[in-house]
Amino acid sequence: MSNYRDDQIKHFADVFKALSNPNRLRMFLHLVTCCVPGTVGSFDAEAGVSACVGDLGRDLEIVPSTVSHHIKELHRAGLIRMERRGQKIECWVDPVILRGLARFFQEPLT
Amino acid sequence: MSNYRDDQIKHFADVFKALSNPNRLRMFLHLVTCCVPGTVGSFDAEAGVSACVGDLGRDLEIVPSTVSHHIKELHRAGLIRMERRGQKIECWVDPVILRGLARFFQEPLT
DNA sequence: TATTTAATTCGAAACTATTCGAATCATCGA
DNA sequence: TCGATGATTCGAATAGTTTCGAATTAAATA
Repeated sequence: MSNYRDDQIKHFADVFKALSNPNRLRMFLHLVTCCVPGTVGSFDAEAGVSACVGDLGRDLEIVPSTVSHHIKELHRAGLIRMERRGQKIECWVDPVILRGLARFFQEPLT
Repeated sequence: MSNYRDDQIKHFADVFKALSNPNRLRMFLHLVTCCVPGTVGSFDAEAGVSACVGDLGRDLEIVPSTVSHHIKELHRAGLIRMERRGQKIECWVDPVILRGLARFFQEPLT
């Protein structure tokens, strides 16, 4: 943890910025909950486990344009993946991202 | 991870906000590096392992008023502890905080 | 007590984030 | 092709962040 390079610092600062807004963190956690192990195709919209932009807005009571903005931020920070499926755009969290973040805080203690 | 309460969400969002500025993240990592296991009294200023406000500014090339501001933010978010020792104010990271953050990202994978 | 060193507070300038509604674009199904 | 549904973009209002230098407060020491 001691010798993080400048661009690594910036990257993680950017990730934490994406998680620093309560609505975005709520969205991220919602995606983690409903989509892990969330690789492409693992979610099942028919069974009710969906994670499209509209569902996020309904579940968390955020208007579509705001959801869209926050989704873009989470995606830009590399925290979520997106894929259009017809009219809807499905979102999910790559578990690799979660492991990387856990390790960030674990390393100095090991 | 699924059922975080609203105040928990807000708390973690606040923690991530504190880590979302590159300079603050740099300061935090610097403290983690030099002060773990960093409980009160475990740091040794005489041996060169110091973490006072001034040292942080010198090491990371940030002016005192800015360091002070960022330290306050990290402290407010509960990420660091502070204690005056004469003229200097020593800062350190409580390992419990690091474990809590690691667990935040680990839970959904276990 | 006067000086030095350490840290904070304050005010200001520039910049960035949050949120919304209206307008627009994309896709599906009748 | 037209209407409905899902999502994005845009513009704007409001609020918050980052950083600095100057002034101030706190503590040690000569």
